[in-house]
Amino acid sequence: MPDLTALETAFETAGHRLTRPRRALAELIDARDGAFSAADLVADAQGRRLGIGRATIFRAIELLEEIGALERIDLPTGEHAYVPCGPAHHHHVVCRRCSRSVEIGDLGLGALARDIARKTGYQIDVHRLELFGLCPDCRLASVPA
Amino acid sequence: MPDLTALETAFETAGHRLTRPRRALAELIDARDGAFSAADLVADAQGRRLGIGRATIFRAIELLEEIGALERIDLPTGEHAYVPCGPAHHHHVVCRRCSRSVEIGDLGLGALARDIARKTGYQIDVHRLELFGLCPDCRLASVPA
DNA sequence: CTTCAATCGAGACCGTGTATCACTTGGTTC
DNA sequence: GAACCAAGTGATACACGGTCTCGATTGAAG
Ligand SMILES: [Zn+2]
Ligand SMILES: [Zn+2]
Ligand SMILES: [Zn+2]
Ligand SMILES: [Zn+2]
Repeated sequence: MPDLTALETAFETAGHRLTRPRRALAELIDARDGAFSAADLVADAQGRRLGIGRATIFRAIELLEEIGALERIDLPTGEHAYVPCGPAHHHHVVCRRCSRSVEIGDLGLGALARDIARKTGYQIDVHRLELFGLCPDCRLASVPA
Repeated sequence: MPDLTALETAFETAGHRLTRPRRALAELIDARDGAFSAADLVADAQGRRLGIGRATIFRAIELLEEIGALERIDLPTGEHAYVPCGPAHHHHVVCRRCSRSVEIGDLGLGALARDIARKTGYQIDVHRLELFGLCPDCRLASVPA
């Protein structure tokens, strides 16, 4: 079974079955190239007349999130989006127009968190940093003059 | 009408009516002292037999958020919580057990965001940093031995 | 005290996400 | 490759956060 995509191998190496719906969803996600909502995937699947049930899509998202191949992003609007990524600690910069995103490393945030812990007395277990704006392409496109 | 709380004055100075439901909700929020969910407020209101409708509670939350007197926090579970705060740019550290939160300043994040913008080519408009852990009280309480 | 736009409460509604359950299937065993 | 069976699937009902509508109220201005 060659030519497994990153998401497909993620399923396998985590000890889960590589089923037809999961393969199809991995392909849909790859085709998106950026952050997407669950509704996006549902629409994609229905548009291509794959017979994939809604519940299956949510289950796949949940599973990929547990595996660490997908991460939930909380958009400024309050909606949830998901973005494919590796398991190492990192953060995301997301384009508010086309949803393409890039990962950035911790960039000293771990140290900052420790500093905050010292100052506030809180024991800090998790932190999340998300940045939103315009990717280079959309930035150019939005300044037509 | 002296003795207006911070939330009450926030309604007024933003040019909105200071109605009985809004006063009651401001009081409920103050009594909570920490982050809370919309469902929390609904339960509080019903518990005290105030005749406040659910829609009114959501509308008040939305309005306070627009005003800048309340901020939405995205808990690691994906649930939404709200925390009272001032309008200046800041971030929150939230206790995962009791929900008490403290504000922290930007702490060099603005500079970090500019740095990220330079490296990624993204134009960064908004960023959000949220930290979760245990407040001093809950930290002590969780280590009984 | 009037007046009326802002606000309210009730309830229908919508979208996201979960639970249930009978049916199917991937992967392993022989 | 046929048998096996736990993992997975799809249809559907459900739970829940949040919004919309609309007729009834009310804050606060004059
Ligand atoms: Zn873009
Ligand atoms: Zn980090
Ligand atoms: Zn605490
Ligand atoms: Zn900041």
